[in-house]
Amino acid sequence: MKLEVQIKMNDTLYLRDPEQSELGKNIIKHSIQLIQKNGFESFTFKKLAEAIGTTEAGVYRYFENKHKLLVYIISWYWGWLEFQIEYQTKNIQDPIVKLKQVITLLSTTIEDDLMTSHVDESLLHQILIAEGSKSYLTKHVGEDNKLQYFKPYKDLCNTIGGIILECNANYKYPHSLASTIIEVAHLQNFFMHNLPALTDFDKTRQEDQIIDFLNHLVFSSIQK
Amino acid sequence: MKLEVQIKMNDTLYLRDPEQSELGKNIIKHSIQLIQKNGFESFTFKKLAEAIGTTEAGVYRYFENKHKLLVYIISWYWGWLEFQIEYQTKNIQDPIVKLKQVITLLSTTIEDDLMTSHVDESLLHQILIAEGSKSYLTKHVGEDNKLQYFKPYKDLCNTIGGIILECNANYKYPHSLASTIIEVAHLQNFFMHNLPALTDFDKTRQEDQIIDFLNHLVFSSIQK
DNA sequence: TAACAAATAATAGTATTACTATCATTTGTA
DNA sequence: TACAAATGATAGTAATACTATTATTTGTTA
Repeated sequence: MKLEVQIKMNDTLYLRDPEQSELGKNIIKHSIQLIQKNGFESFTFKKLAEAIGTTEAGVYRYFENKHKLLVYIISWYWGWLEFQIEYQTKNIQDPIVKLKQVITLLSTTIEDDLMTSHVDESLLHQILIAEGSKSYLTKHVGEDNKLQYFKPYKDLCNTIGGIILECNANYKYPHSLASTIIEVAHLQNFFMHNLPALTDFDKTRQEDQIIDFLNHLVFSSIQK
Repeated sequence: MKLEVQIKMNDTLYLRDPEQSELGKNIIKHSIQLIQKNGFESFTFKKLAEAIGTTEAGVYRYFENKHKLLVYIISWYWGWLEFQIEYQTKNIQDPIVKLKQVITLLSTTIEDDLMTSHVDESLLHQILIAEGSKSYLTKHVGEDNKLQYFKPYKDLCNTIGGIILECNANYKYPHSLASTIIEVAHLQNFFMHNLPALTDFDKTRQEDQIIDFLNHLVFSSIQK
């Protein structure tokens, strides 16, 4: 028996549910590969169709446009991360240990977990680092927000904000700190690899330093 | 007599120096207006040319493509901010007061300062918040970096990193903290206005809360 | 197993974008 | 006045981001 994790998705993101067919799963799988490899700007439905062996029109039957597809896979990732956090912290009592575990999960590229056959989580993590902010840095963020496209991200922020409050119930900015942790984990990773002068990290010790930087930042500010 | 501040620009960013002609200055001025108004994605050289009253080809004589134009105006902003920081902190002895002043400058939309007639700094600040990260979140960030496109940003990080070290010479991550302050100031501003559930701010008190959040974050971590 | 709908494939077509090229005209300066 | 540099006007191309139509395959159900 094979365990499969299903992440519940907002059904206004797609025209036809990609989880429900082979073609749909291929669209997700190859989108992740192509966006990670060539970046979101050069990603087109035509190239995607060629990679899968279908036609452009075939892809358009699943997603209205490439932006919604990006939001879809990013939402998927937030949902998956929420599940990971729940799973990996459920037996931890101490909220400080819990929050440290969350920081580690956010900063580390996790191996493809095989519970979601058509999604490679490590590629998705790379996409989040390089393209994540493009999902909301648009002029239509307001409408997208009304359609609940960012609910998984907000839920994650709430979860992390809750753990922050467990550590210190008087901390004033739990949501801002949560979104800061998430974004800074990704940004410092991008800078370390691409614009290292904006960091103090060397590539040899990799993500450990980002975790140390974030732990120091977060715990000095909530324990003060 | 009119005082004019000149920001020194990397001359591989343009084909013809936009500071040296009326058309060039118009390109900068209207780019800033159009990008701020409609976002970078929907910004085209054709629309820009129409706004100015010139032709597409006319714009292409100044900039190879819209990405380089974006990098140009963003570099200009970093250079201008560096100047502002220098100017507004030069008589401050206490590095803590200095760093607080920097955080305020980064978090606040400053009035158009009239010393740079063709650039509206408050619009530019808005562009930085919504489009700033798009200047480096590309697949060609490596080549762009080799061409020194991000030098003004790095210089700014070094300046701020230096002030951080003045506050605490033993702090391990001055550059990462500097880039974090810059990015978080912009991100939290964007979230406050567009995805408020990711913050703890209400729009009435505006930027004060971002400043308070950042001050708390930064000073607890460097004074610990 | 025929019959039917749903999904997919194949093909074509459109408006817009991101350019490049050419040539005529204006403008600033030696 | 004359000459080069900058600008304006126009045209053209390949790629992108779609939409539409029709044919074919596949899966289900009477």
